Amino acid sequence: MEDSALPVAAAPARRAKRAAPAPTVTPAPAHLAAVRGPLLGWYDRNKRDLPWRRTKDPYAIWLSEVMLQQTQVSTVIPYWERFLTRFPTALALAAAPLDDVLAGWKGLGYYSRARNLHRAAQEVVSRFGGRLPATAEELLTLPGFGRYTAGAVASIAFGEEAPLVDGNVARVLSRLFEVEGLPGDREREATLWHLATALVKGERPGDFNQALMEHGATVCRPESPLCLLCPVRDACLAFRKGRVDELPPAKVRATPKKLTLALAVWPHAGTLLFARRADAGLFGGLWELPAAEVDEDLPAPEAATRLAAALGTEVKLEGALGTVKRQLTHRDLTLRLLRVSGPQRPTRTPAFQELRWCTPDEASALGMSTAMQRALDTALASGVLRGG
DNA sequence: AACACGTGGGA
DNA sequence: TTCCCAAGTGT
Repeated sequence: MEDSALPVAAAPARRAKRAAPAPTVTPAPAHLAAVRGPLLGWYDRNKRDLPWRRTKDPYAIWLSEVMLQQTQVSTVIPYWERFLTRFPTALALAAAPLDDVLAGWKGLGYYSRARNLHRAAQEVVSRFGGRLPATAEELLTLPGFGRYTAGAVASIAFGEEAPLVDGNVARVLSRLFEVEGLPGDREREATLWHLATALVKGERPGDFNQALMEHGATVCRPESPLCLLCPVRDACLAFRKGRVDELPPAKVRATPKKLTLALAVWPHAGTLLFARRADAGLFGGLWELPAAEVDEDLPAPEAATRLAAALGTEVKLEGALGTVKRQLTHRDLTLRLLRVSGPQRPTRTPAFQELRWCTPDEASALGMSTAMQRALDTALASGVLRGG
């Protein structure tokens, strides 16, 4: 292909009312063909052998897509297999208690995914007779299905020519078609979806979408992309212009906010007190050592008073058991372990959905965040249950 | 339309 | 150690 046939034509300049955003890009058919075929062929030869690529079960594929949201493949694999054994069908998932579902999700993060998955399974049963609908449009009406997941399930499980754009695809298309703009930019998103829509039309849409993502994950990587191995290098505008390293621009990240929680470590007869968090927000619906948000350097006695208020009962501070720190994407989390006791053991309070006294064994079966798991491990290591 | 929402791995 | 992320969705 000659340079004169440069495979992108800028659309007629859009009359932007305010800003002057990046022009919308209309891919020429020749450019589409120069990407589509080679990428699909490359995928056939180089795709990784991932467990969800061995099934045609829409439910299993759906599950993989939800677990893969913002989560790396290697992390997901064991979760996917375990979860599928425990909840083999949408019907089984819909019938399971949410607590069990959250326990199956324990440690995976972004727990609202599990909650939405569970709700969606129930809707699949009530609205669609237990079978996942086959179009992106219908899938989009279910909880936890955004534009990406709807396109992924529709194309991979049902063969619909439905586009998808995830982080990988955004990066690949930004480079191939020299799409400008920062992540999150409206115009940029529209252009990427426009390109993805044009590209996916044709044979094997599900495989093509996966090829796009696989290529982004393994070759067209964020750092040090392997352009020498790239099957679509000749069609890549960023490569031609030496702009691979500057596309797409890195996203700006907000500095994490500090969050300090005082945790009640309340031993009694071989058990500790646990509480279930509110459904919304951080670690929603998960179990924890009863927690109260406190100022960073609130003295322990006052922190214990906060816990007493949250538990709705008198509490005696027996000592501090140390601190656990966790870095979340948007939170700088500090967990302060306070050993407490009290004249009456609470069983229900307004601050928590539910309270429960559990042995370490029973606690291990609860849906709990990794952060809280670390705090619990620290508490147990201190010997609270051995009278130490 | 920003912002909230987790985690483990790699540089 | 510290930083950056990786197959997004909901509000």
